[in-house]
Amino acid sequence: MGVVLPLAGISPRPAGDALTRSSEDYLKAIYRLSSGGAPVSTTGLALRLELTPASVSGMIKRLSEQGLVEHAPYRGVRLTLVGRRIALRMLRRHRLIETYLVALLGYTWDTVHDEAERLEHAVSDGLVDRMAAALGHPRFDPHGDPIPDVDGRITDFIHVPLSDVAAGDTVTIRRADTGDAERLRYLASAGLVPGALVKVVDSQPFRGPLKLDVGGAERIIGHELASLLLCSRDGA
Amino acid sequence: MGVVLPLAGISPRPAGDALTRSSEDYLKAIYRLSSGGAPVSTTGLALRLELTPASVSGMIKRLSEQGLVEHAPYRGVRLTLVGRRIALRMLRRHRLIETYLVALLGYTWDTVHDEAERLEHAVSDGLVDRMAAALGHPRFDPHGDPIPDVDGRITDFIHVPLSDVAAGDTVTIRRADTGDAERLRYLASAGLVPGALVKVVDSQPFRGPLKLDVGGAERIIGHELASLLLCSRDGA
DNA sequence: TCAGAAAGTTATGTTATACTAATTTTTTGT
DNA sequence: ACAAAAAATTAGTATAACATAACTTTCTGA
Repeated sequence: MGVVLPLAGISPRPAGDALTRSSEDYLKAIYRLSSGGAPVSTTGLALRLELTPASVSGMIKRLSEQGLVEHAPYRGVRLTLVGRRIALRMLRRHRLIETYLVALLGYTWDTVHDEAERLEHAVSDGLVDRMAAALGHPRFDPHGDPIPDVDGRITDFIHVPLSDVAAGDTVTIRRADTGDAERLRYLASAGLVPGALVKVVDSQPFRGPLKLDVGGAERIIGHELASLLLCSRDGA
Repeated sequence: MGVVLPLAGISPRPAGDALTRSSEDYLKAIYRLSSGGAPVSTTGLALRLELTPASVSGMIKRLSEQGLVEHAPYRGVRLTLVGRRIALRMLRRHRLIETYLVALLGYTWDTVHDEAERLEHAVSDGLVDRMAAALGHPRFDPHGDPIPDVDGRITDFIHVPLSDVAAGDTVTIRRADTGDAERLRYLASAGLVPGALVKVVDSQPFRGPLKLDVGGAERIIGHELASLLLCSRDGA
């Protein structure tokens, strides 16, 4: 047998200070669930990650010991500065990958989420930078979500869920806040994509349906979908 | 708190019949070490994967139970048909990713290996196909290694290590059989890349150095590097 | 041929991450 | 205010994939 040169190692336990895939997913999920720095509940995280609350409790303890989250038992978690930095890096990766796949590899906005979800743990910072450069450093992804820059700065606007817009008002859709392929496909088929101008013709109470005018066409959508569509009032 | 939609799950134990990263790495390594279908030794695998032989023994048992390898204790492993199919899929992914990174994202041949090593476990078959299409279905990667097609067909030529070429002979370099960045960088700096025409001026015995003529320039390289350069005799 | 070396395997332990079941703490509705 | 419900945690179990140490099998060379 000839000389066998070792390849780059496989490591189930990441070496040194590197994070596991799970940790990265937790941090990203905590960031996404924590609007305005409010603590995130164990159950909320468990639902988002499709894990049991018990598993989440266990992981939170580990993340806390690593200094990535602050945990007050029975009161939820919030990210530390280090944890937030990592979460924003993951968010940048995810959104840049989605943008890259749509812009340069022919993906549609409803199919990129799962692919990005796996790739975001595998790409290096260098590759992310090259993708960003190839795209001209975009600031928004195909769903309208803002892409954090290399330093974790994120330009976030205050958007209103379409479900909160009063009947008679006209708004521009800015973001579709889900990665679910079926919902995204349905929204796109109804013309409800970022940039679309929408007039709320009628809005029923108690999480009832909305009647919309989308570029002249009338559409009826449920409250759940409407709550995912984040809009701005300041014209197109 | 609003409605929390679940995201795509994180799974340390891959669901259903999916393989773990480690399994994929083992299968790929077994394929690469098993020239001509010869069984691969535990120690050879352990060296290649930078693991202890004991760990490799354990994993071989698991792969064997999954029907991916055949294992005769103390006599090495070989891939089953299913195992080989997976190994070839990993090889296709790895080499296409390398080609993509070099062709479309500005990477150099010495820097792509590690990136591809991580990405190959994260990309879907669909993404690999899109990358292949974007590249015009290339048949060789930047190191000259053949890229298996979707059905696992691989066009492999019989190449001679430069270290086995007799003094006085002229050959064309076809492949550089390593992923090691420093070696690849050195080889490139000496003009020893796939396609280069090289005359072996002198070759010392006992794994001694070789004196080469590379496009008019004289180069001396050691036996180890020469053994990594696979060549063909049939002109450019 | 047979003893020592080399190769391979088994036994056992560790870590990360998940699970279920049981328990504790907090919230809520009357 | 307090019991029931909800939320969170702890305890105990499992699995994948690694490690070290000890043991077994195979190879090799005088």
